[in-house]
Amino acid sequence: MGIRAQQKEKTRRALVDAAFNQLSAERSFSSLSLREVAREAGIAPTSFYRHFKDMEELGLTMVDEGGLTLRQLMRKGRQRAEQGGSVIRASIETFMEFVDSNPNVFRLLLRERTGTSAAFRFAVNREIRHFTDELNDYLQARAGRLKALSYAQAEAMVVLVFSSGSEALDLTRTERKALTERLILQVAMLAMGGEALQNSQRYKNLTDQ
Amino acid sequence: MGIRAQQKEKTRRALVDAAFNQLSAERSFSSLSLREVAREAGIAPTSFYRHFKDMEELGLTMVDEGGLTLRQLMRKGRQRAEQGGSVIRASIETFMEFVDSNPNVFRLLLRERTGTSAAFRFAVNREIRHFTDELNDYLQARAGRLKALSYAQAEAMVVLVFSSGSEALDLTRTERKALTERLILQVAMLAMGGEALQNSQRYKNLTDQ
DNA sequence: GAAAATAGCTAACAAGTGTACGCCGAAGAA
DNA sequence: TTCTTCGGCGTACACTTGTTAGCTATTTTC
Repeated sequence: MGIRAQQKEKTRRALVDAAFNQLSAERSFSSLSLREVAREAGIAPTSFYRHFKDMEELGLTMVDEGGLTLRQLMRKGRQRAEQGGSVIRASIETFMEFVDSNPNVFRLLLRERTGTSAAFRFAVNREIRHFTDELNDYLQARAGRLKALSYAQAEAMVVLVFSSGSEALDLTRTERKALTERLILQVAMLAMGGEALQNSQRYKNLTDQ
Repeated sequence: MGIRAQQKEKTRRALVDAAFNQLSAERSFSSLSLREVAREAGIAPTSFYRHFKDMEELGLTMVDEGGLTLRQLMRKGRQRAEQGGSVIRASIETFMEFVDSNPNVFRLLLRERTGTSAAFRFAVNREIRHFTDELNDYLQARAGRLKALSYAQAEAMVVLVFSSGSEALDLTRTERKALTERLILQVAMLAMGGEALQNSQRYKNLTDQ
């Protein structure tokens, strides 16, 4: 890579990092200004345009990056679980560790999911659907769940996990432990309920899958 | 009430209504400006201060009002259900009707729950806790759920309902119907799972309640 | 009826915003 | 070497924002 492209990449990173740094409990992405981000990145406001068309483009980049980080972490967590221990517990604990160590990344995903930009909402939901789909596959393959039930169950589980992550942001470490245990209990309810529902009369004679 | 206080109340309402009107999929409360709201309400920017200390105070008023609207509606829905039909289905359908006919109110609650103001987050969570508590009571009284399980179950149900409400905002009427059915399925899973968990060995010998 | 209170107004200010334009100097291509 | 490309900068412009200060007309109080 040429020395020029190298420098450009470096500045681009500085912009992304600057934006992530400015996020906090009191500061959402939509409240960031182009000038602030440029200032923190150490460049002139007008130079911003050499890298992104506008703030929205920067934000979408951040969502993609955040989603990737989360997915990679979860994959690692699942591998760690496969050599002994409950997959569900391991996944949940991995997720909570992610929230704990990347609060601003999680905050971005959480807020922009219901934010004012359709492009943002779409991008975040795409990231979340990755999880739902993976969990859906798992439920069908490993837990023998019927198709008519598995997606609903997977989606509900992901919703609960995200919601707990959101609550965790405002809690102390010990409170989080209790929250995690409750979450595991809730997910267990869904697992047992899915099983029970599948065995109930209503679903006995479904033929698909 | 004096003619003066009467006029004041009228203007105050105009401000609240103006703010609600400006909310939309593309516009969040935090993106509203004091001047815009005043303009739409038909008063000078500086007159805003005769009614609210700042935008935050207006916003908190709106959250309280929105929460009240929702609660009243749900109470009606429950009454309607008590004379025949499933309470769960009736409550969920009532909630979805609320989202459908007051999208901006729901959007406010949804977004400020994870917003940048701690006061807002607290206010919205207080509204949501009303539901969780009521459902918790119901689960203990009517479904005979153990205390150790009922709150977790109630909370999970409320989370699922809110999450589906959020999804519904972007959907067409027919898509919402499918979404509602899936939500009912998910809530049923939690109900059956709670029951199953309570009967399982782990909870057999709990003595409280 | 006189005095006090007050909802609303206009004017004004300092601060911050996004973005257009044009220049510069170093890197890359010929 | 010469020419082109391009990342970064400074200046500038037109807007919008929240908030202060002070005035006015009307209602309320005494």
